[in-house]
Amino acid sequence: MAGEHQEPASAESEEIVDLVFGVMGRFKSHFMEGVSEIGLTSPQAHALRHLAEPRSQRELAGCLGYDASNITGIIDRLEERGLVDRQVDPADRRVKQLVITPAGRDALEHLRQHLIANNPLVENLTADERRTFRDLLSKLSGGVGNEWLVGTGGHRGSP
Amino acid sequence: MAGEHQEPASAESEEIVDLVFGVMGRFKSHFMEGVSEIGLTSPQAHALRHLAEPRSQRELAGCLGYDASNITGIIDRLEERGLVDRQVDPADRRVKQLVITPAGRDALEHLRQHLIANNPLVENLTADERRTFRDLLSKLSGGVGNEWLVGTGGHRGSP
DNA sequence: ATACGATCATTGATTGAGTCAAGTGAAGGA
DNA sequence: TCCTTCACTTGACTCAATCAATGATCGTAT
Repeated sequence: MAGEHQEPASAESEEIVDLVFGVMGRFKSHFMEGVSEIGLTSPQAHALRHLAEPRSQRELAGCLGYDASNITGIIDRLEERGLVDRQVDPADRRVKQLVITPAGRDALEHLRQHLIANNPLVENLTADERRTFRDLLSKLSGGVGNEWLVGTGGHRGSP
Repeated sequence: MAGEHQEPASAESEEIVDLVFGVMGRFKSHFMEGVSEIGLTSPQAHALRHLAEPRSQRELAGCLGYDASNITGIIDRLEERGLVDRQVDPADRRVKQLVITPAGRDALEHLRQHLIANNPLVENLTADERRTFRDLLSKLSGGVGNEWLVGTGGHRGSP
């Protein structure tokens, strides 16, 4: 123990974990605000967010890390609200292509604007800090064009 | 358009939002791994995490941003598994103090170890980057001893 | 061609979560 | 004492999430 600037890596790791929980909580609050404004639930909004370009239900399930059967219900509700269309793929009539409607795009854009507008994760940082933060996040995202998995977990902990 | 190093703040903000989704997804995956190992669901684990020290159900509801009635069920299930005890507060017999059991503390510790052990948010960074990341997170958490809200949202978008 | 196996979506059953409204029991002040 | 307030529970409801099973379709091998 020579100096005092060197901490055990695990202690710093633990601190980061705690902080991440806090920051995630804040961001989630902010996200839920925007989601409420467009009258959706969180999973519906996540689904919509992945439908900026058309995907099959199976692909969407992959992106979100959900069971495929779960997608049916979520898309049912998005379709009822007229935000998404199911279109039978002419090339393979088993698959339904999910296409966002103009109303859906409006909702998505509203959410996007809300997210970047009053974002507490950005407002509290200086320009320099923002750049640093972005670079760190980029590194953590494992590169650039990452496809974000969002829900890896469900109810059943131990069946 | 004089220089090229200056971007509109909104563009950078948007980029950060996208990156945050990605990083949050990764962390959530990591979290859910640990949660599965102790046989709980995500809300149960979040609840347990707040019970390192005793709290009343109402307080817990406040920490988690849940409706108070929601706590009843979650604690029911934690109590069934013997991870938490409900103890009537002698000072005010309306309130139930939630005390973690030894088994509950074991589970919590297991989760904690998992979180700091294989954490992808820490492993991919150099020591310097970790420090920077921690400082940024700390600033974003709005100070130090933050009580993290975790779930600000529920199902009902527009009632 | 045709029959078989694989794949996509849906359905049904079940559990958990989350909200609100209403109810019960205890505290506490007028 | 009475009335209000507060903590928790309950009930009714919707959504999410999993799994298992089904139906329709596709490809391929025979």
